Amino acid sequence: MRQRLTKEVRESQILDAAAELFRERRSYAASTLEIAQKANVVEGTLFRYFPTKRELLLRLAERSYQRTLADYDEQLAGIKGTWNRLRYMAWRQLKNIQDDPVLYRFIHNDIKLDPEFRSTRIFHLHRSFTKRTLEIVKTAMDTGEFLSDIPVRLVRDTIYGAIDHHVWRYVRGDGSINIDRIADDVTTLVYRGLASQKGDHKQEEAASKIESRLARIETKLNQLAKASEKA
Amino acid sequence: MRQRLTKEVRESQILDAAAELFRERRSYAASTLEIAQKANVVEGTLFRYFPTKRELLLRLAERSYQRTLADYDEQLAGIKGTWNRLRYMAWRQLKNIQDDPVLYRFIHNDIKLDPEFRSTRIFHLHRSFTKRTLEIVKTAMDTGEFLSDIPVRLVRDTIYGAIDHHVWRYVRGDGSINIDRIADDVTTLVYRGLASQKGDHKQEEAASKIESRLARIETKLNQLAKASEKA
Amino acid sequence: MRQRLTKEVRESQILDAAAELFRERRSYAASTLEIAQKANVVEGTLFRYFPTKRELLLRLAERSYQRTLADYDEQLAGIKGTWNRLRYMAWRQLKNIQDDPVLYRFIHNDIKLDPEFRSTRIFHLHRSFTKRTLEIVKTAMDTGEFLSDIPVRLVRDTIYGAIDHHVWRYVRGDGSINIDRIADDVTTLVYRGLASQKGDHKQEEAASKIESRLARIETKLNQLAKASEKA
Amino acid sequence: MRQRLTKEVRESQILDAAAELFRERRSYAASTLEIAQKANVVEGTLFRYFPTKRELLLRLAERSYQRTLADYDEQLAGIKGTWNRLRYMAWRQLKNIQDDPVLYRFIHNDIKLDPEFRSTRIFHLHRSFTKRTLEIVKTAMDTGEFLSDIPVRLVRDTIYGAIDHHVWRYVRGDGSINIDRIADDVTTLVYRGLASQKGDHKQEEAASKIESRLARIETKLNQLAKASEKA
DNA sequence: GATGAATGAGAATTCATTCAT
DNA sequence: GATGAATGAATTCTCATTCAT
Repeated sequence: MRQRLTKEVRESQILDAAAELFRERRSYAASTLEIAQKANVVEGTLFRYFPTKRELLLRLAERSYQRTLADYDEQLAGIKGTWNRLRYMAWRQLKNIQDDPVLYRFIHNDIKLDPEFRSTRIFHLHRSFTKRTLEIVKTAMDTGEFLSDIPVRLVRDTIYGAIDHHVWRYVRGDGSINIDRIADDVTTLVYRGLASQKGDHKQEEAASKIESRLARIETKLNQLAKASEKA
Repeated sequence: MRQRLTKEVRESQILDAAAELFRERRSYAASTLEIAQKANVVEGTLFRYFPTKRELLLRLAERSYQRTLADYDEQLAGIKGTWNRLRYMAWRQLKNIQDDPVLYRFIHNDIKLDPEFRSTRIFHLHRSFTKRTLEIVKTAMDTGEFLSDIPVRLVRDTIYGAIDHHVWRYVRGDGSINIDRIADDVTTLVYRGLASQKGDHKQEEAASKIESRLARIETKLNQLAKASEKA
Repeated sequence: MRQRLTKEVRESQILDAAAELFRERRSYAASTLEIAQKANVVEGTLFRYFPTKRELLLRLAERSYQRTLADYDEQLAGIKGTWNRLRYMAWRQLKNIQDDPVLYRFIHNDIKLDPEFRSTRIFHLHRSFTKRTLEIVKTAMDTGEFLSDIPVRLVRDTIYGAIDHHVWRYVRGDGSINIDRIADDVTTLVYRGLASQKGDHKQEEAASKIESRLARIETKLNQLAKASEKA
Repeated sequence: MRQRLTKEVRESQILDAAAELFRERRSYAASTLEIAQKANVVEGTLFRYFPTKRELLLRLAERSYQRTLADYDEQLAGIKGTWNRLRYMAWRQLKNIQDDPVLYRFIHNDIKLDPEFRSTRIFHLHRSFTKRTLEIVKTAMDTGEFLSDIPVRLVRDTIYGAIDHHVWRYVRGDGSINIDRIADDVTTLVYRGLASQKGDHKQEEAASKIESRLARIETKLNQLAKASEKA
């Protein structure tokens, strides 16, 4: 049964089939034959729309990011306060995972490990996705609400990493998750870990000064060591 | 050319070959043929030592855990204070990743996703590995040093998850990592996020950081001194 | 050189190739590579048409049964008399063996020994094939033409077994067979072995009575023995 | 553990191990490694005693024939009358199958199909095994007890073929067999099929059947008596 | 005489991709 | 523009046999 459809519709249909297949079997290991059958097209047709199987999968991931990003800033605009905003970011990620755990796995375990990752479209979408989190943290640091002694990237990685590890069992197909509860806890843990304190300024300051002086010494020393190794 | 070695030596050799191969290509995707060639044996020999390819890989992972666990508790016994103990746990994990990033990937992305994971020997090794972290956190909660409002498992997942995400680029083969710095930051973030009283741990933390930085400086200096003696 | 044929034609071609190969070497031991080469396709193509090698062989056997069964009842309908009908059954089997001795071997020595045999399609085809023989014998017993003291299944097995053993050398590749002669002899031997006699009723009757009384005693005794074992 | 044994003992040990292995798994598909392990020797040792795996299996079959043939003629000498003698031949074959169905399968499906079969020692052993049956039939024909219109070889094949087909299910691992009953029925069917005068053998047959049934009853009774003594 | 580690030639099966129709 | 039959290289695993020690 030969159906003529527009390029976009057919492409969408194939991607939907793949997504459905992945969800069903809780795994992104599927052959092109299986994807084609699920999409009610023949195998050759797949390669008319996507040059390689990998490209198809990448498009699938992209589409997911695009959908998430669409209504993203809008929602965030309505949320005030650092804790609340961070909590939204955590919750959004949890929601994505819950909705499509296999796709999340695919991005995390496969795409992101590709040596070419940083030159894919996905990388940029991913970046603009986590950029918001970085900005929220940075803003809180600038206003003094947060201490500045932890690198913002590490803060971001802590949030996403905590979520990632915590939902592992669920992603593997074991048990269920309470995404609201997890979002609360992760946010609170990180928030409190960064919140600045009014009281003990002096000690902190003194320690910080010694710290940064030592850091400079260490850096110098490392450079020296490297240089003498080469020689 | 037929070489005869004892069972143990040959088994070790095969595992070493696999490990080396993984390190070289920064990926655990290798065929049995490739592993055999690297080990200078024919493919059939592999299967005299390991019933399946998967079993070979599992043995590789196990061996790594066993090596790590060997001197583990001993080291931890010498470390006092919650911050320091947590910092050690984080650092150990970072060290493992740095030493063998691909094996870490394999455990994380493949073994742990296996539906049978919970009934493998690896699972139990893994468990006894992370159990210490849970205990440190629990103890701190019991003594009142930590607030008890965050589930201990989430705390553990936050530590390992933060590390995991943060070293991702390195694991993929991009750039390098400073495991001391990361251990410090992750520990501090989590510690502060749980500490019941702001201030008292600050001193511990500040002193420890200065302490470890000085230790590194001293080590480096000694190396430098030795090197310049030779020259 | 890529040849495009319809599914049906190619499937037939592969089965024909396998059949031809078996006939040539008088053995059903052939690798998928050999079958593929004989069929002028690559090995992979085989597995587009049959999920496993075994499935291919089963299809081959099935096809043979289906061809035989097609014109079966029709022919039998035109044959009158127990001896003639039994003779046709024997002859038909001999003809099948002569036409494709290796396939017959395969069914007998391989398929029928599979523990799953009774749940294959082949089993049912086979059953409907030998059912006719059972019916002919049963009918003759009911009308009194045959004695009823031999189980019908044993009669059937005697006919097919006799043929099987007698054509062994031919199947192995030694010599030739005269299927008409064999059909005659087997039929006569079995027919006479079952034909009832008018004359000596009395002795037969007397012996039968003692026989059946002893049979009942033996059965009882066995039950008793079994029961006392349990206790 | 290196044991020095005489050639004969070690050879026997290996053959016993193979026999035991076949019986256990109801199949003669076993690797040389498995046979070696079962025999508590290393693989290399197998090849010191048998040039090839096939030779080992052939020796196994030979040994079985030799054992059967040992007390064979002696037993047969004590049995009088054509029906009884034929019945003994059938029963002996059934007994062999019952005792070692897998070995029987191996001889039937593998050895006998080998193109070289007729030049193996097995062939001659097999021949001298079935020769008795041929002789019994021939003698009966010569004395006029049997009609001569059926070739003796076909008669022999009918007996062995009937048995073969009838026990097939048992050999496959399904159900059990009553070898006395089968021996009776096969013998009677063939005997009556050949007898020149209806009636005279009837008595022999009837008496024999009653005889053997009574023998079985007596055996059972003795067992029962013994069992009840213990209790 | 025995050992047992190692061989190496297959075996069945998978699957992304191509290309004749 | 679509089809879907065919490709072919790669993959894991088996096992009878050899031969250095």
